[in-house]
Amino acid sequence: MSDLILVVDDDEDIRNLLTFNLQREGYQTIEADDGAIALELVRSHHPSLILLDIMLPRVDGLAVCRELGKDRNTDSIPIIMLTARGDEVDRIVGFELGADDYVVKPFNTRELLLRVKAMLRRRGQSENEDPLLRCHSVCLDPQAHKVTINDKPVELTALQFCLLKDLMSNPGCVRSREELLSSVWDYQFEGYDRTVDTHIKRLRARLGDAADIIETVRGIGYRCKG
Amino acid sequence: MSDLILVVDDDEDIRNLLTFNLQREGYQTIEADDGAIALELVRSHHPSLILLDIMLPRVDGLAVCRELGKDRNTDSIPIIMLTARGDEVDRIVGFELGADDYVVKPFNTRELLLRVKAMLRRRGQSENEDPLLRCHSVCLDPQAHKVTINDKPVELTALQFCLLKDLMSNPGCVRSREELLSSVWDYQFEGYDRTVDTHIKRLRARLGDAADIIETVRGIGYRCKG
DNA sequence: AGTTTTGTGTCATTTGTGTGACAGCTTCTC
DNA sequence: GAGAAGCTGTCACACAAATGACACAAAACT
Repeated sequence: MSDLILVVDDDEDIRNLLTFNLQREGYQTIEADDGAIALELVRSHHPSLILLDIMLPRVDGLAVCRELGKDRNTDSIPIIMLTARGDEVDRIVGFELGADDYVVKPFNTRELLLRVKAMLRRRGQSENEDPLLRCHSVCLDPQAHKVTINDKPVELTALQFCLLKDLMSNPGCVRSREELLSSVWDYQFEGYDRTVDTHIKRLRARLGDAADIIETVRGIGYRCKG
Repeated sequence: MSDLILVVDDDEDIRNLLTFNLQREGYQTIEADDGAIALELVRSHHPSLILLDIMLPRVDGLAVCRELGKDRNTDSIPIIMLTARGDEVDRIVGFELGADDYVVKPFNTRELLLRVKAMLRRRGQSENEDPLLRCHSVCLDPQAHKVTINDKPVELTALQFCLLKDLMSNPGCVRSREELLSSVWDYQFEGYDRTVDTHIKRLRARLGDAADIIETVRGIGYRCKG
């Protein structure tokens, strides 16, 4: 479902910083601390994107870049280079190498995350397509963060919205409480099953007459009508 | 929609570097590797800005500058000169030439981009044909940098204007604080979420009765009525 | 019946937002 | 220059809303 990102840097602190932030944004991550391992991991895991430091032991970042560019299986994987000095950049980017973007250290985390997001969206590999979701009289607009029933707006809290969006994104599919907890709530929320029930109740209350688009599947979970 | 920038340099690597960065910032680019071609392209494409190296084959940068300055169709196009040595600058800045700014090689990419941005903003030629943005009683004119409510002018600071423009450019869409920070503030600004709140407050205060076109989406961000 | 599962109401706690205050800056004015 | 005025980013506080946990009622299944 979510994108896998390979983080390559020999500095463990930087890897931790990056993976922490990426995971918080819902990405999966793998790590390498030198270029040779990076190449192996790319071939075995096919990440959706690579964050690549230039200065690496054994095989350096530029070489990794060049190597990946030669292989048809890997040449379309977007690479964001991490570089220590601004003037290194001038020699690197856009040239014979396959780097698609770069960020100069010390980088701003928010900027980096935005670039990652933008890159994945551009490649159309992200789940970032936001069509309107419809189910009977209910219509959910992810961009505007709005829900309407028969074109009449309904007020939902952020959590209710996410919950409904999850259900409507999987019409006809049963979603177990565990699945909902892990997808709607934070990645490591020590949740209590019944919390889901409570929110389903609140969501149904807000949906009023349209509450029946959410079906209870006894013993399993909940389902949005398909 | 976006500005077209002509990049003139005989060094292909530098052209690549510049076009890469400009495109990343959303500009369109065309390239020339000598002065004669540059002049042709200016006349055929009417770019919004020119990045011009001084040392060029055939017709050099200074001559291009002078040439463009003579023609009423081209004399208002801003030119940023790229120059290798500091002492060349003295001749440029004398300004019998039409150069509006200059950057010394090896230049810092971010600095150059900022100058480009600033120049286009100053000339008000940015975002060719910006339509008026309207939302209920509020009308925002990006070119004139003016906002009116029921045709009565409202004083906004630059930041408030940018913020409102961002919101009104995405009517009905929720903009998260992160998105606003990265789009309204500088990319590198290590912002603090609540700063956005403060500016929203100030913006609403200026908007008076029309403040309700900016909706708070709790837990998500802000949205301009669609 | 009994057992399991789900729905609902309540409540303490957490979280998010609006707001005023303030210091550091820049810009303007004299 | 000096001083005033305005803009900006940060913070602390108060208030309102949302959340998560729990108890108990209701429903579904055996």
